[in-house]
Amino acid sequence: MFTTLTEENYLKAIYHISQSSGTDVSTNAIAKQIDAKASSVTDMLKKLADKNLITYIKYKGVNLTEKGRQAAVYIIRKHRLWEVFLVDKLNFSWDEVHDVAEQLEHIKSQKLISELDAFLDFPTHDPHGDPIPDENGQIQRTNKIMLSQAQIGNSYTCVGVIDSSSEFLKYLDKHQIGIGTQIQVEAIEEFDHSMSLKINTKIMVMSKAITNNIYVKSI
Amino acid sequence: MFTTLTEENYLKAIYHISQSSGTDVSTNAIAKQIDAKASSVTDMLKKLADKNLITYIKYKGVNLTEKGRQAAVYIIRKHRLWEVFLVDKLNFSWDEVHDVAEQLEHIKSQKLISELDAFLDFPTHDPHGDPIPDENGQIQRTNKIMLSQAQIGNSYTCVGVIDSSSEFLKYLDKHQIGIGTQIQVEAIEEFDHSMSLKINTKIMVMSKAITNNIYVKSI
DNA sequence: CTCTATTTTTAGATATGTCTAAAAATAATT
DNA sequence: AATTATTTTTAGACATATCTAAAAATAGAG
Ligand SMILES: [Mn+2]
Ligand SMILES: [Mn+2]
Ligand SMILES: [Mn+2]
Ligand SMILES: [Mn+2]
Repeated sequence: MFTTLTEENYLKAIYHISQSSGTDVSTNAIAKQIDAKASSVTDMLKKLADKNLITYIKYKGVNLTEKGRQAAVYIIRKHRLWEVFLVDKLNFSWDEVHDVAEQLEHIKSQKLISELDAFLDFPTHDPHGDPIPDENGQIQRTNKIMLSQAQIGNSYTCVGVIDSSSEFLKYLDKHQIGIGTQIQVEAIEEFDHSMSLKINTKIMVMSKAITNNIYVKSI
Repeated sequence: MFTTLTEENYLKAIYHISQSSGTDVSTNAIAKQIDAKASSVTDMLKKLADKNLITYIKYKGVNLTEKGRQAAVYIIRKHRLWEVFLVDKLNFSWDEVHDVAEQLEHIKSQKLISELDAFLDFPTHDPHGDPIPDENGQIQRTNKIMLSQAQIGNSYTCVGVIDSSSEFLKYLDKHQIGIGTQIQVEAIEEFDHSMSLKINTKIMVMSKAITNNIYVKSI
């Protein structure tokens, strides 16, 4: 069935919130994500429930149906493929792609996406290290951890970011940190959990606000 | 100033109609092109006039302002660049691109279009032979004629089509006619203006309905 | 030049998606 | 358990873009 751009943005928001929270998704949480008022969200939830994209019980929060999950994941697939296109082919940097991908993800054409996927050589991850769902909506989960959870003495590779705002990504660029960068934990300050890290042969200190937003994998 | 997707489609329609008619653009002509009722068009014309994108005098038809023309031409530039992308990079055939380009033309990002232009190696024409406006809104005009205007005995190259519907383009594909195909006029039937043409060493007959929709250039 | 046909505009209605303000339900405190 | 605070929903309004039906203006015929 046909979904509008607005409905798609709600589905995606619900998907992302339920991924990070695990529980039922609240009206207020959606309102915050979408940047709309709770009353507007309630209206939309009724519409999505009518279309069998979510299960909605008044005052109890919502969950995606299988149909809704498929729809949400397909939008995310499109978003991330376009981000790869922008970075790999059109010289965008990873902090410039989000807003454009936010528009491109709503373009409707099966062939466009399958051809784009092939043209990009079937990428598995977007420029921020997020996995790209396959054409069946399956998502490759890797055993990454937050840098803040890393152990002293161990070595890691940066495999992703949580905050993909332009500000944060520019901070990483400034310190020459990107997907694939090697990070070794030299010390952890007990008081504020800031970390001394060896990155590109230099030692630098990162606050927990930073290390909470970087995904790494043990080498 | 900000233009909505709907406003952009109206601007493009007005541009195309005024190109082919030369005169003021009527409400009914727009209604037909947009596939909407005349009353809806009138509503939109007021809105476009308020935004100084058209000059509108009740009952007298409309014309694009310079600002409106720039906006229309930029949409057309985007449309045609995306068509080139779809054919050159994503294996679309020339009869499959229009509907997708119709959506992609509304994506808002200066950088996206300038980078796409460079990525495609600054194409001058789209897959249907239509010129791509440059970043300043200038359009390269070539001295092409309709095949129906061609002279007996002369040789031509196909440089474009007027009707770019899937049906017509598939007809051309079937007879192996495309941009660049050589066409020699063997005879013209007085009665119905059908033409005998030598194409790819074979002789074929085309009705005026066909020859009116093919642009050619003298060799 | 007058009457008719066509085109265009207005008036009023509908659908989507949003908002504010008020009411209802749920959660948290004392 | 009762009261207060927060969350969620409803009610009513507004903006965009569309429609049908009716009125007004223009164009065309005789
Ligand atoms: Mn993104
Ligand atoms: Mn991303
Ligand atoms: Mn369009
Ligand atoms: Mn075209």
